[in-house]
Amino acid sequence: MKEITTDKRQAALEATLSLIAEQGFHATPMSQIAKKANIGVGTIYRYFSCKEELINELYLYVKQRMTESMMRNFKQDQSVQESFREVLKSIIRYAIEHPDELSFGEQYANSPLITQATKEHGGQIMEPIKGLFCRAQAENALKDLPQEVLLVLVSGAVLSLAKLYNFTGVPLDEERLCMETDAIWDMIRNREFVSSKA
Amino acid sequence: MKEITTDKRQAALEATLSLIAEQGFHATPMSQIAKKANIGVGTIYRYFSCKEELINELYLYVKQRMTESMMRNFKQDQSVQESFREVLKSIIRYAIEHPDELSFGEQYANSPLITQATKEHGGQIMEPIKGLFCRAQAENALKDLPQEVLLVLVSGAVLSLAKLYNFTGVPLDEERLCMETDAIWDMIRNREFVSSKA
Amino acid sequence: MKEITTDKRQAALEATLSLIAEQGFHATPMSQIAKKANIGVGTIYRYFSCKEELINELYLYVKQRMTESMMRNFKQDQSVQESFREVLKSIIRYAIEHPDELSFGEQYANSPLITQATKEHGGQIMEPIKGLFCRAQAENALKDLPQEVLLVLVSGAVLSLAKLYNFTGVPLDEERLCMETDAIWDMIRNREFVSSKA
Amino acid sequence: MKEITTDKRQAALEATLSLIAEQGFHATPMSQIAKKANIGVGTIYRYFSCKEELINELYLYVKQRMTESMMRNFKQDQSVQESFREVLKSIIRYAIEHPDELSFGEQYANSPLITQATKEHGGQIMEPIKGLFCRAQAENALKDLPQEVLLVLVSGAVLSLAKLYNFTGVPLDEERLCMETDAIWDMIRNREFVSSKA
DNA sequence: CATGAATGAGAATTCATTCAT
DNA sequence: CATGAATGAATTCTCATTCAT
Repeated sequence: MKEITTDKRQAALEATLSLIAEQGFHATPMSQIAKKANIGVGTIYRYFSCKEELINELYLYVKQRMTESMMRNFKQDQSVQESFREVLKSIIRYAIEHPDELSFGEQYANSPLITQATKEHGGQIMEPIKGLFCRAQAENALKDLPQEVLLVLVSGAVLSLAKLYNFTGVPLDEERLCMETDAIWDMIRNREFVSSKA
Repeated sequence: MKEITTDKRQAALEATLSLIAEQGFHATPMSQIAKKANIGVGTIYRYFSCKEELINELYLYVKQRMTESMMRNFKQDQSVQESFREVLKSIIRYAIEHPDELSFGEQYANSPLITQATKEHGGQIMEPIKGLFCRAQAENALKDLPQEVLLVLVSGAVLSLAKLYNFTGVPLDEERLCMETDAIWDMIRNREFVSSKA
Repeated sequence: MKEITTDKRQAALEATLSLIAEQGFHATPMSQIAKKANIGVGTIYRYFSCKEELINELYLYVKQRMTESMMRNFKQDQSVQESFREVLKSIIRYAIEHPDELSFGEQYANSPLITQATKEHGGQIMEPIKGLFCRAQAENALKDLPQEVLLVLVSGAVLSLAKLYNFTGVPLDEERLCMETDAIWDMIRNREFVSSKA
Repeated sequence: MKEITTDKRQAALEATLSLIAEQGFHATPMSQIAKKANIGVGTIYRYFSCKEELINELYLYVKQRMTESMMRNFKQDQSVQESFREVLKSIIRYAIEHPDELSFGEQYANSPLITQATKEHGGQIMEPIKGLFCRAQAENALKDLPQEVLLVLVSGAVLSLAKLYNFTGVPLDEERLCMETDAIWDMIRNREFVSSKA
């Protein structure tokens, strides 16, 4: 009758996310997760075979939510540079609105706890950007470096920046944000290429 | 004979570094560290009061080594851009030669295990760059963004790149490395400023 | 339609028997029993108040089936020795045809899990033999030892033999089986008494 | 200095034996074993990798003690029948003096908890009797049945009898014990063979 | 009646830390 | 100083049992 117990699986994931983000995986007992999720310890094991599976599933869950969010703010009718800027902005915004997910991602993207299988299944958060990069390369707008290098440079910079926002608590200033995303754009754009904006 | 104690302390740190880099902190028992360091478990406790202190000390130890390494390849008689490029290159080289330290740094820089006190005491790896940034700002070579933003953008990009090198195992190619560091430079340099090199 | 409930009860008992015989009581979860019996876990609790009651009821169930089987091959018109031999043979045959029951009996006859009450209610498997023993004693055919001692010697020997058959998988050979049962008979028969057969 | 902590391993085995004999393996938590043995829970794990290994080692420990005891009361300068009787008597006496070991043996000799490897390594308790059987067969004193059958008949009967003694608490009566062992001897002896005693 | 999702008490096991040698 | 056997608190995970559907 009531939807209170909507989804125990999701409750477990959310509880794990927030607890792990601030305490770390191993400092977070299953009992604490259960309590925070308002479910029994045993219930967690109905949805995840063990604690490691729980965190791997959480990894996928977070990845998917980030990616979905990025896709939403994606418009096709803009110049490459503008699209790029919008994507970065939405990453920043998302990270600020979901600091736990960023923190979780930073700590566990390179952790031995996340299996190779999970990483591969999850793909890169930056996946949606790839299409944009192809378009940009077709327009000869990018530097002559392998796409994966460009991707890594951009994601490193933008996530780093997002972390800074979260850490310092500086409120978003649209103008400054533009400068920052443009800076990142400068990193990968072909110097000879005259951007439509510049 | 006097150096023996230092040796044991360092042996513990090194053993911890390599084990933690591949297994994670909590999957690495003190007994395993002791075995790898060829010392007794109890001996570790003569140098570190507990496991947490051990990892915090390791954090400082790694930070210091990275910073020292960066300082070594630092020449004052170069243009800002060239100095910058050299610094980035030495970071990359160092990371490739010491993958464990990079992996450790990535995983624990944001971990709740590293106390705030340690982070502050340790300062930023990028500390030596700050002087360079001041010089560059005096020359009006940098974008008009807060220094900490520029720092964060650069460190995010370069560490990300280093990780890529480690992960793919691509051998260093001096020419490509230059393109990459220049790209990072483009991110922070003032567009209007005509670099001495360009 | 009326028999359905009996069916579920029996299905639970049979599933328990086969699972416990090979895994042991505590390595056999109720959920596994339910699955094997093709009923719900909760259903088991409609027939047995708890797991311990289940195994105690199983004990009685098995005992009864063994006893019934022994009674079937019982003819009154034979000499004591021949009757005795027939009884032992039918025990052996039964054990070979129902290895799970033998295995179960062996493991739980002495287990603290089977309550004293159950053991008493169940009586001895050898119960039907008792009448035979009385007849034999009346004929002065048995050794001058307490009946319970004779009973214990016979049951120990015959069950041990049955286990050997089950374990080695040797097929039944009527002639050898006669020699074996006669050996057991020799154990309890009065040496001075001249058997009708010999 | 003090021998109080003589042997923690043995203390664990003895504690396990007495607890398991009366409660069963799964009703006996490691914590209870540790308490009874006056050692820490963790200490048990220094000597046994897991609870299953503990019980398997206990099985071997008990087997060895039983066998050793049987060997002690073994004199070569007796007739086959007398030797046989002495062996059986010493089994009975041992079982009465060590009811826990008998109870343990009965419950776990056929348990899935005892691995095949352990059973094989442990050999049969009756092993020492085998030599005696060979001697007896050479003298044509035994029935024409496979040795393993004779062995199984004897061990089944004698252990069953020992259990009866333990259960009823009847004190040992030398004369009755002789009648009982002779009865068992009658089971395997060649009827045609004129025993040296009879 | 039948079901099986949910529960949490309880068990096995690990591992940081101590301390007698 | 160095050691590692001993310890037990803490954690993960299982599973008998309940109860809403």
